[in-house]
Amino acid sequence: MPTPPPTAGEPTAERLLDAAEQLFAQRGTSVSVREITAAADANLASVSYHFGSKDGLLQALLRRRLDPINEARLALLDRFEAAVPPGAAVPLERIVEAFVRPALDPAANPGPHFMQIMAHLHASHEPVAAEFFREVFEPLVDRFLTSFSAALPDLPPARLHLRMHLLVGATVHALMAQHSPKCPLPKDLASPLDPTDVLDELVEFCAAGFRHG
Amino acid sequence: MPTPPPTAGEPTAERLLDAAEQLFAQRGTSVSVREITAAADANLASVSYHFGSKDGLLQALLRRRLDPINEARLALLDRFEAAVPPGAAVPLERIVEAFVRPALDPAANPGPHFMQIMAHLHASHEPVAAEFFREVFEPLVDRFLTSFSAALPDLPPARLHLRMHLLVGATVHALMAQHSPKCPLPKDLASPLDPTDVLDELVEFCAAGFRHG
DNA sequence: GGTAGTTCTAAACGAACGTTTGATTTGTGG
DNA sequence: CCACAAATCAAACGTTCGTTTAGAACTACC
Repeated sequence: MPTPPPTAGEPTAERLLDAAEQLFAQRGTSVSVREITAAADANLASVSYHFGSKDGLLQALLRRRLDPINEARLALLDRFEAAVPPGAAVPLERIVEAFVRPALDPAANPGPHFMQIMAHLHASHEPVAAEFFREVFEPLVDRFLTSFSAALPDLPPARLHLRMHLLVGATVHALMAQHSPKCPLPKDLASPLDPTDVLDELVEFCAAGFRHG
Repeated sequence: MPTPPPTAGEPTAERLLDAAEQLFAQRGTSVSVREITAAADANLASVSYHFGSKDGLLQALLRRRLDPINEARLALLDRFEAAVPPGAAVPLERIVEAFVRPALDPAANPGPHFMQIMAHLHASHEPVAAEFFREVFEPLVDRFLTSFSAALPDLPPARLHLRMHLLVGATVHALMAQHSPKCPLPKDLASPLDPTDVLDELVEFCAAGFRHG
């Protein structure tokens, strides 16, 4: 027996999640259920059976990766806030880091696939995305906005809010650009940055952007 | 006669481009040809007739808006470089502005629709997007990379390249967030920024990010 | 006023999609 | 060994999709 399925031993639901994550990242959420089940060595009907629908599979896939990341973001921000004297502001670099590191850190990283799906969904108009994003990210952004606001008390809320959007955009784009052949790169760029340098660049870039003016 | 089509008088090809731009922006490029032709008050076959295919319509739609924007970007960068003494570096704010203003400036702006399509395509995996983006943006990024490189001569190319990606990500996201109900906004944010303030914020944010370290 | 070329129209085509169905297999506790 | 539930399976369903087709309508020009 050569290799029965690509990922044998795991239960079917897990194999479907793994296969869908890889295929959605490579070719978008328009990949057919037939292709997913073929890659997972499962029956066509198994998606409906285990997740109710293709959307159900997508949501389960997202929550599997996103919940731990967002928990880590909040925990890291708590740690940084506990490390400064009461009433003092957390350095902007630390707030940005708390937001960025759990998504980029190779140590606890779900791999390059997941964030490509996030970027794809974020710019997409799938009906499932809007409600899902609100539900998952609303408490997170509220928490980070108050921290940023404490660190930049004189910045009008509308401007702070826009800068938070810029942080999200830069983060999503950085993650995607690292693993996507999309953008026109200089072809002779022989030494791409390792993930640690990318994280440093992103933190410093956005912290400087937040602090300007 | 109440209002024969939504946009009468224009030739069919233009009506198709207009309708497709609006629908693609609102609901993504998966909007059906049937819906586009219905909105343009045209026959189903008119897309194939005038543009060869749905992809042809999309590419024509993109070039109609993108070519003028990219020409304006290069012209603006030329102007800023001509305004400094020979050998001197252009301020980072001006390089960023040359990249950002033609896409955001309400004066010459194609409206909110187009940039949402760009964001959507950028994160999508449609086969048409990759080659199209390379073709359209390669000379542009080469030009801007040399300007940035002249302004930051000590920055390693890999880091400069990443920061350029962060600029693109922040720009795309800022444009999208302004006109999309996607992200979880604070609900009580009664006074959104006008486009001029958004452009200022984006320029200052990214210039500071480029300059850091 | 006919005629050639462009544009429009209604209808149909074949393919691909997500989901459902009903039977069959598998696994487990009595 | 049997019964019962969970899981898998092949097959089909109905819908929607982009594109094609053949002919009608319109335009401009000689």
